[in-house]
Amino acid sequence: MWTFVKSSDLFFIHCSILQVKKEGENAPAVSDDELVAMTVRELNQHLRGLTKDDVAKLKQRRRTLKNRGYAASCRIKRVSQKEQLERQKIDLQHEVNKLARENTSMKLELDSLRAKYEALQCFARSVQNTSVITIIKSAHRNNSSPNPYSTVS
Amino acid sequence: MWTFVKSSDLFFIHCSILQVKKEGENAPAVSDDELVAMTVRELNQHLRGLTKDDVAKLKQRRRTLKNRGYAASCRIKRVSQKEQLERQKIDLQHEVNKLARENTSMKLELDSLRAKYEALQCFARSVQNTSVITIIKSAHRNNSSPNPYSTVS
DNA sequence: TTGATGAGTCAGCAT
DNA sequence: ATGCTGACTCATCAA
Repeated sequence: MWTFVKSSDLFFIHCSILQVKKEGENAPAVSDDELVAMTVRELNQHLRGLTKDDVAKLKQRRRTLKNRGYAASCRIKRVSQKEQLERQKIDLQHEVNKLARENTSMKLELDSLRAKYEALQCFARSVQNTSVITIIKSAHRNNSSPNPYSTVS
Repeated sequence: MWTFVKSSDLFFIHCSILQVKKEGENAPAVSDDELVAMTVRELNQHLRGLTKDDVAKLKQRRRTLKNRGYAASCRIKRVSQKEQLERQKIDLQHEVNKLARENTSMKLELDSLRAKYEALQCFARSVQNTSVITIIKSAHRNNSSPNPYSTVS
C-alpha cells in the first residue's frame, strides 16, 4: 500500500492525483476554476452518483483550491498594508517638512519683527527720556517723515 | 510503483520518510538540530559508509531543515520590518505634533508682538505728528514711566 | 552551496 | 462551511 518516495517527487504525485480525479469520473470533468467558483448547491449537483470516497476527494480538492486563493489574498493584503504604511510615512514626512519650513520662516519673521520692535522701542524711550517743555500739536499732518518707524512692511 | 494517495496524507508520508532515514542507518541517528548545525566537513564524516542514496537523502534532509530556518528568518524579518515602519510612523506623528504646537505658539507670539508693535507705532506716530517747539534733554533718567511701551514682556 | 522569497499546502483558529 | 494566517516545503533566483 505505502510506497516511500523522495520529497521532490511529492509535487508530481500530487499533480497525478489531480489528473486521476478528473479522468476517473464519469461526470464531466470539472476544471479548477469551475470547481472553486461553484456554490455549495452546484457542487452537490456534480456530486450525484459519485462514491463516498470520490465525494470526499472532490470536496477536498475544492478546499485546497480555495486555500490557494486565500493564501494569495493573504499575501496581497500583506503587501498592500506595507505599501499603505510606507505611503503614510511619506505623507507624514512631507507634513513634517512643511511645518518645519513654516516654523523657520515664522522664526525669521519673529526675529525681524522683534528687532524692529526693539528699535522702535528705543526711539520711544528716547522720546520718553526727554523732558518736554512745550509741545504744540501741529494743525496739519506731516508726511515727509524723518521717523523711520512710521510704516509697516 | 506509484500509489495514489489523498493530499492530506502527504504530510504523514513525509514524516515516515524522515523516520526511515534515521532508523535505516547504521551510523548513529542524527537529530535535526545536530544535522542543521553541522559544518560541511562534519557532515562528510557522518556520510562515510552510507549508500549513495542515503547520502543524497541525508543531504536533502539537511537542505530541507535549513530551508525551514530560512523561512522562519524570512517571517521574522517581515514582522520586524513592519514594526519598524509602524515605529517610524509614530515618531513622525509625534514630530508633526511637536512642530504644530511650536507653530501655534509662534503664531500667537507673532500676533501679540504685531499688536504691540502696532500700538507702539501709533504712539510713535502721535509723537511724529507733533511739532516740537522746544525739547530739553533731561539730566536724569525718569523711571516712573507714563509710557506703556517702555518694557518688553 | 547558501540564503532568501513567492507560491502552494496543511493545521488550526474564528466566524 | 468559509476565510485567514503561521509554519513548512519546494522551486527559483541571487550571491
